[in-house]
Amino acid sequence: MKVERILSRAVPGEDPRGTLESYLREKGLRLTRQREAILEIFLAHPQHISVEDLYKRVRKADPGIGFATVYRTLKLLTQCGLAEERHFQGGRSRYEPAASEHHDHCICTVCGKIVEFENPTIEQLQDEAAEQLGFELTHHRMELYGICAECRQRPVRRRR
Amino acid sequence: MKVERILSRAVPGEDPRGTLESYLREKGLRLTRQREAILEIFLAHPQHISVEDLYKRVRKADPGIGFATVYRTLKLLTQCGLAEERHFQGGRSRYEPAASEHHDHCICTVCGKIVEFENPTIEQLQDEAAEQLGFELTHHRMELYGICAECRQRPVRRRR
DNA sequence: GTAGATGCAAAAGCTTTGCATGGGT
DNA sequence: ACCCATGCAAAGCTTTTGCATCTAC
Repeated sequence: MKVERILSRAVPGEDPRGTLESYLREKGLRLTRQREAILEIFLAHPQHISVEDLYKRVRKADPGIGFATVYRTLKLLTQCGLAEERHFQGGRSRYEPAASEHHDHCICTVCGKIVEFENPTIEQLQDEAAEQLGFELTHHRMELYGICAECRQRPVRRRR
Repeated sequence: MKVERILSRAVPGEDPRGTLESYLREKGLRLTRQREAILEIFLAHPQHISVEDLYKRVRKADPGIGFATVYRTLKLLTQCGLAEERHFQGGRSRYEPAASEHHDHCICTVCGKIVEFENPTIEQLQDEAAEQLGFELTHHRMELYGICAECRQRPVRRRR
């Protein structure tokens, strides 16, 4: 089982910037200073950034950018396949760069750490389970919640 | 694998109403007309009711009840272990009667049907996966999304 | 030059909270 | 009688939308 993702998300032979540009051109949309900045900062961030967090970082780089633009651009990135929206416990949206491979999440309920993993055996069983229920599986969501090794050793830690 | 839950949620030898009463007494809280009504309607509903839907049903039975009371009572039911909060795709909260056994969900992306199931083999593998990541697993969430048999036969169907 | 994008603020959902009043115990 | 619970409305949060202005093409 592969337990942690490689942090660089670049799909070999395909660059995200190019993907965005093609998508924009195809749809008759425009590549703006703001979209470039948001994409860059979004990709630079390791994982699962919240909209608010991304907004703050983007603001630091370019103080003129508004909240609405960040939201609009994240929707755009989602549409062109560069970003994926997540809804972990708590309700507010987080986005992560679209991975070339599917993965699931393991989340520490103490410090909030999120580790990505994949497990083909489980995937296989999920397919089978869905089939038995009469479903043709399109996608799934699996989140494991627990306490990470660090937090078990050092119990008092603030939530990220 | 058990594929569908029994719709009656009564845990043998334990009645929900009694559980609520005990909890209220213990905490010095009160059993009101509204709480009785909300509990009853909540338990009568098969599964995964949204707050709004519950509110509407409760209103029909007792038009004086306010939205805030429904929210407050659902929190109360969650605290005393009678209800569980879910956040499926889309963001708004749904509640379901606390099951005596853990289960996961399989959701039709066309008609919105939700089927509950459990799969001990997957559970076991989840435990192992978390352990390999250094986590002590406390709980998890697994949702399978796909198209149910009905919807595959009869493609055009509105979302519930 | 034109259609799309932006920033701001207002609006829109969903959920929670404050407060005067009502009601269990 | 004492407090807790309620209903209403207002406030909180996150996300979306309207609109005048700006800008990439």
